[in-house]
Amino acid sequence: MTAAAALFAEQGYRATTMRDIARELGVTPGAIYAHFSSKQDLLLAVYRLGVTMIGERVDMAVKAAGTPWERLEAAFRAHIESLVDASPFASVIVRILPGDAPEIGDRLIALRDDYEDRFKRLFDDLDTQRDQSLPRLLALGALNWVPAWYAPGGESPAAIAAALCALLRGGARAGEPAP
Amino acid sequence: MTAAAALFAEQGYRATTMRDIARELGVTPGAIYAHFSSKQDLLLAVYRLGVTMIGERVDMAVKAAGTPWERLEAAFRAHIESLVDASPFASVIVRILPGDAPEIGDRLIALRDDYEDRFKRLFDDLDTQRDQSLPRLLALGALNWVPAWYAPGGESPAAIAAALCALLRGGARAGEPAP
DNA sequence: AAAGAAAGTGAATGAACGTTCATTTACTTT
DNA sequence: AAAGTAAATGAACGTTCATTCACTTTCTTT
Repeated sequence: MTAAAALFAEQGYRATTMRDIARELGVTPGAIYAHFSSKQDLLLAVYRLGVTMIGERVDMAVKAAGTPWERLEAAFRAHIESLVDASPFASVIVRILPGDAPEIGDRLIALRDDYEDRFKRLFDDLDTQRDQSLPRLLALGALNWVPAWYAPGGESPAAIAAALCALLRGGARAGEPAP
Repeated sequence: MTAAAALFAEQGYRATTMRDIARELGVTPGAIYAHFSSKQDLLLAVYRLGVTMIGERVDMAVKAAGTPWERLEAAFRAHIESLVDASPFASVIVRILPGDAPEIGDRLIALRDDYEDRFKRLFDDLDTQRDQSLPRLLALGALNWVPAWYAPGGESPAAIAAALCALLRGGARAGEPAP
């Protein structure tokens, strides 16, 4: 599953062949079918594990943080770290679109919705009167696009999370003393 | 090219076959090769046209706007509209990743960089001292992720652009009178 | 009307795809 | 040691893929 996750995340679902995965493992393609009934089944298992892993990592980070804004920033940081660190499972969630495997698309959507519900709650806990669904969707988009430009030498996940949180709190004037 | 753009945007590059495109046009697959030397060549042409179209649309919107912040918001709105309206060319830019067609990946990256340079300039024109590269990357990510959750009945492109611009200007307190 | 170019056909190509299966290997349990 | 189970093999399957090509149709130019 690790090999499959890495290839799915790197090349996409359609571009990754069962032979690719088998070669990475040093086995024959047929061997995979002793563990997964189909390529879609393998993707579903990888996707499910990815959602579980990033979910637990975010939950743990949130639990360790104090105020609602700190909790949100911790969630951002954990989300980004999950996407850019060595473990490829979380990346699959962002890289594979439900339409890539139409027959299990509904289940992929449900899994991702389960994960993203966390952020709905985190935004609701902020003490702003305004409806937060648009900021939440924009923030999640900004987060999920990070792998497209992230470079190990550049801004750290913590710095990116802080910057996004600052935007939500105070816009371009972030860093100045809060009122 | 329109048929190819629609299918590339909807299903992705790998999942779209030359037969799909030919069927959509009511011709035989071989007929396409009278106009494009390969599938990659077709993608490149579609991508290039997509960049041109969204670029012109953004340029036009920017030109019609006044202050730097209004120009940025106009660019956001034009970008979103290009991604969600009926024309499928712009969507290709967001949907197809350079890794989908490795042999022309470099050229795809170059084309997208050319387009995104506009936003670099728009951010530079804002009268903030702070470095705007992180906000710019986050904002572009938020924009490019819009097609993942946009629904025709919901928030309009203009509303989404305004919300994102408000975040950059004033965070969660957006809508209150500016200082 | 003739000539030439452009566009499209229909059939074929080799390669690569997901998947299957009888058989063998390696390991665990008795 | 015997029996049973899980994992892996190696070869094949039917299908689909991008691409090619000799040939015909359609259009444009003279």
